[in-house]
Amino acid sequence: MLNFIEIKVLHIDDHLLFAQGIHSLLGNETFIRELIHAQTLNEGIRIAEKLQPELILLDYFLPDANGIESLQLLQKISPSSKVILLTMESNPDVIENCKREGAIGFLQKTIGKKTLLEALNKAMQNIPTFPPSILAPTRQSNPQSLVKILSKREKQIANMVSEGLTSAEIAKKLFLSELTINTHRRNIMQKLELKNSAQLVAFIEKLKFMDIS
Amino acid sequence: MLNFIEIKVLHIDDHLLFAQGIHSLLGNETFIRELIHAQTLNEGIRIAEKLQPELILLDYFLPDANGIESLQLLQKISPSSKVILLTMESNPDVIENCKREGAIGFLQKTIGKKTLLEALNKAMQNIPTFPPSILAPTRQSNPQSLVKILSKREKQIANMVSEGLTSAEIAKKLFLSELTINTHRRNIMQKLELKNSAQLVAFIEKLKFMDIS
DNA sequence: AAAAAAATACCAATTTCTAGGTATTGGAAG
DNA sequence: CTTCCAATACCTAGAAATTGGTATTTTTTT
Repeated sequence: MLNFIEIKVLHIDDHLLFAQGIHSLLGNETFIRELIHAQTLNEGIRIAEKLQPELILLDYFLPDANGIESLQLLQKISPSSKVILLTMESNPDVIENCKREGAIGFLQKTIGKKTLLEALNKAMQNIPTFPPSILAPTRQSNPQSLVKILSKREKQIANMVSEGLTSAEIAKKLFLSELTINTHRRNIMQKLELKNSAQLVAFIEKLKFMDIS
Repeated sequence: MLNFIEIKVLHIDDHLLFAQGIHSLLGNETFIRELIHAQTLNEGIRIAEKLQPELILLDYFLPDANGIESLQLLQKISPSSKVILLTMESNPDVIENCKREGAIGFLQKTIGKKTLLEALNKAMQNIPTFPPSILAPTRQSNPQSLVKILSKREKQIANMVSEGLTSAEIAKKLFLSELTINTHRRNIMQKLELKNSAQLVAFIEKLKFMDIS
C-alpha cells in the first residue's frame, strides 16, 4: 500500500446517501487528504478545476450529463486527474467505452471497501482496474460504434421511428418528401444491419437505456 | 425522535459498497440494535425469517428478483416488518406499486443521512414516507396496469415482436397460423391503445427497463 | 479543387402490418 | 350449467414498410 502518499479525491455522484456512505467508509483512511463530493457534473467540474484532484470517482449516470461526456469533460478540465468510474452499470460496451476514453478503472457498486481501496491504490500506481467481463472476447456488435456511423438526420429519423411515427408523419414534421424518409430508413437499416423497424426501435430504446445516444 | 426504542434493521441490497457505507453511516445510531446486510433476496429472506426485523430497507433491483416480488415475499415471511424501499429508481408507477403493495416508505439514494433517519423514525411510528411525485395527479397511462391486461400468449407474442420477429416467424416458432398471430397482435394493440408495432416495441423495451414485465 | 459523404427525391415491386369482420374450441368463473 | 374470455383460425382490403434501382444537390473531407 502506498499510504504515504496523500491524495485529493473528488467523488461525483448524484446519490447523496451513497456518497455520504463512502465518505464515512473512507473517513479515516490516512492516504486520503481530502474527499470532496459533488452531486452533479457541473458542480464536479467546478471543483475539479480548482482542486485538481489526483483521483476522481465518477458515477456513470448523472442528472446533467451522460457517462462518456462526463469522462471527456473532466479529463479536459483536469488532465492530471485519474478517473475511476464507480457505478452500478455493468454493460460491457459501456465499460469498454470508458476504458477507451481514458478511465483508469471501472468499479461496480457491488464491490466492497477492500476492493475499492485496492483499486484506488492501483490507480495511483497507474495500474488500471477493470472487471474481467471486458476481457471476454465473445462480442460481435457494439451498439455505440454502430450508432456512430449514423448521420445526424439518420439519428433524428431513427428516434422518430422509435416514437411510433410513420414515414408519412415524419415527412410532414420535417418538411421532406416521404420518399426521402424511406431512403433514410433504408440507409439506417443497412448501416445497423437490422431487418425491420421493430429491431430498430428495440435498438434505439436500448441505447436510450444505456445512455449512449 | 424515538431513540429509546431499539430496532433490528435488515438491509437488502446487491451493492455491497453502498451497504457498507450505510453501515458505517448508521453505525453509531443508538436506536439501531442490529443492522444486518443481505446481498440477495434469497439471503434476505433467510435472515428475515430468523431475525424478524422491525424494519427492512429494500433495494428495488436485486439480482434474483424484481422489486414487487421481493416486497410481497418479504411481507409474507416477516409480516411484522415494515419495509422501506431504498433505491435509485424514481418511476412514479414503480413508487405507486410499492405503496399499493404495502411498503411504508420509498426513498431514493439521492437523499441524505438526515432524511433517511427521519424516514426510519417515521416508519417506526407508522408514518409513511413517499416522494411527492406520486401526489401529482398528472398521470393518465400506467404501463403496469396496462400490461396486466395482456394474456400470457399476448405477452409472449409482444415480446417476440419486440425482438424483431415478423408475424410469419412467430407463427413458425409457436406452431400457429400466421392469422392467429395477426389476431393476437391486433388484440395487443387494442388493449394497449397503440397504433403501430414501433410503439409496441418502445413500450415493451421500457417495461423491460423498468423491470415490471 | 477533387473526392467522399450526406441529404434529398423518385419509380416500382413485394412483403408485412393494420383493421374490419366472423367463428370455433376449451377452460375458468359465476 | 351457462356465460365469459383466451386462444385459435379464416377472409378481405388497405396502409405501411421493405427492397431494388437511380439521380441531383449540398456539405464535408481530403
